[in-house]
Amino acid sequence: MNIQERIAVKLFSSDLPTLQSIEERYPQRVLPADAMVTRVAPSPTGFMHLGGLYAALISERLAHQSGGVFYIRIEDTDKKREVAGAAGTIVRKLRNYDLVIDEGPLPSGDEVGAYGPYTQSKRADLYHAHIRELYVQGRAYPCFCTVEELDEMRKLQELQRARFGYYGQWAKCRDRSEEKVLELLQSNTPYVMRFKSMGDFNKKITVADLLKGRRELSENDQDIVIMKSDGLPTYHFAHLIDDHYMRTTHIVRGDEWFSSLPLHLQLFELFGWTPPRYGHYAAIQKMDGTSKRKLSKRYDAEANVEYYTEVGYPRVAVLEYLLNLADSEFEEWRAAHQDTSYTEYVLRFERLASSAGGALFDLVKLESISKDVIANMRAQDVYECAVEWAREQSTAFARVLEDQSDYAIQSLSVERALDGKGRKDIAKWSDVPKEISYFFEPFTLTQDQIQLLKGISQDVLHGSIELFIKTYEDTDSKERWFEKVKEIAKTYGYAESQKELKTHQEQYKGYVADIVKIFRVLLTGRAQSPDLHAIMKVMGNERVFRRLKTGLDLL
RNA sequence: GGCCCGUUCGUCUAGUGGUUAGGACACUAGGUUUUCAUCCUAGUAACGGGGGUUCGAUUCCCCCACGGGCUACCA
Repeated sequence: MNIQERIAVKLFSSDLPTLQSIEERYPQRVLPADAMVTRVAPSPTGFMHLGGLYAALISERLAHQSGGVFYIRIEDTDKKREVAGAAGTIVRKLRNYDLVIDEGPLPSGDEVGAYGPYTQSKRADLYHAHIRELYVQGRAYPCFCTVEELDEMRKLQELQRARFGYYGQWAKCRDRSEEKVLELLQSNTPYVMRFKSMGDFNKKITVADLLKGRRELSENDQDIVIMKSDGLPTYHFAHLIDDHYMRTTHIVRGDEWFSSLPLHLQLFELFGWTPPRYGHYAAIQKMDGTSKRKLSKRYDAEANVEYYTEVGYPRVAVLEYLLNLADSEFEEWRAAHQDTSYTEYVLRFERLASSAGGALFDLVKLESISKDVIANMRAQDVYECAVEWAREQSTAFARVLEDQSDYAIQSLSVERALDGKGRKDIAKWSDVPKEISYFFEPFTLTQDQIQLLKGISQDVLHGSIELFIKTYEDTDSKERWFEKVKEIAKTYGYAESQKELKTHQEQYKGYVADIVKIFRVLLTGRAQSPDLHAIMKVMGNERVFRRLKTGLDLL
């Protein structure tokens, strides 16, 4: 055994699969010619960033609109950051987000798909087999530099105004003698494996980014770490092996990866593989005082996808908002196709490209989209979503909804057509309690609420309520009912319309709206509400009269 | 420090070597409505700065400013 072989024995397990056997294990996918295979690759930190959902959404759309495959892969090579149980959590969140996921882990821990395992920590042999191949070709080497040594190197580079990093003359372990390497290995010195780059920083490569277009970047000359001292690969290396064998065709990822694209391309070339097409988008920004910054996991609640679930934005509203950021033409399409699912919209890279700039997150716009989404839902569906939300976030309210489900649905039907098209006053499920609370018992009027009626004389208050009780019939049509209210108004010196009041201001104390306000306050406790006639129909005679009579006593 | 990416109304953006620089959200006003929410109409509001190239530049080039990213045994 020569010295190189002796080193290899120390470095690699003897039963690694051959590259050829791996290729055979993961055959080319049988798909239409222009079908895309895309993925979302979260780390199991328990946190799902809005940007991650954005990338997932775009990737999912690209795959499925082209007849391709969309899968999840868990990137858990950083054991320091990993949170126990987080992989299941993130898979559950993604799978609950109405995205169709063809392959990958299930919340249970099982997985579907023939290209697995879909969790990187279970693929160590694959990575090691390829690192061994690089080593044999002289394109990888063990590095024994300690963290302290690397820190010092960095300081020196700073001092000398040199580019930071492990390259050229700075790459101390690159040309270590084999005797020394073997000696260090035999004394069990910790090491990492580095890629021996053949790049020249002064040479440029041209890349065709899916979103940015053609760009020039310097070749990579950094001897990047491909395997850490714990034996797990770094992202750079792992994603490459995985995306190749999982037969990924298109990768949409954050801008933070753009700088390492030359490295990734270099590695693909080395193995003789066709790289997937990459597209890089800028992170979603947020206003902080007067300056913009990246939406931050640490400081911004809305960076966490969980936030939207807790506050209760419909999932589809969040997705449509993100689609809007991705492709502004979607907005026009949505206006023209109000009753169609967003999945009918076809994303195009030319349009996606414009989103590469880094959009500022706009909660107001999300609310607007969300109101439209909810306004287009049937009362029954609004009810079901509200209950689903309340079960997690507000159990008392959930109980009310569930105990009186028919009544609750009725209350949500006010000014809502049977097939949808309703009021736009609910933007999120947490708005529902305050929108319909007055329908439910116990209902009591506070002094503040009674104060809403100040300015109307006692005579008018008592007289009109009594007259109302005497004449109201729940079978009355809206028109018939309103005729009656107008009569009451006239009886007490109020105009029957605003127009009439404006023309003969001096003859009236007010107009019919002031009279309706009396009933509105006594029935709902507020000065503004949806159509009062519709509300009364839902409440029913008994409740209406009881509230009016109770109110009468308080005035 | 080095290297990259970016910059059109408040926000998301469309767009072009000659446009009244368009739309959406937000905002303001008016109209409809029993209040509110809708709905309808109208309005305010933008090409970061400086140099070039050009008959002409928001559009092409250079510089600057500003914002963002990378520069880890994190992804």
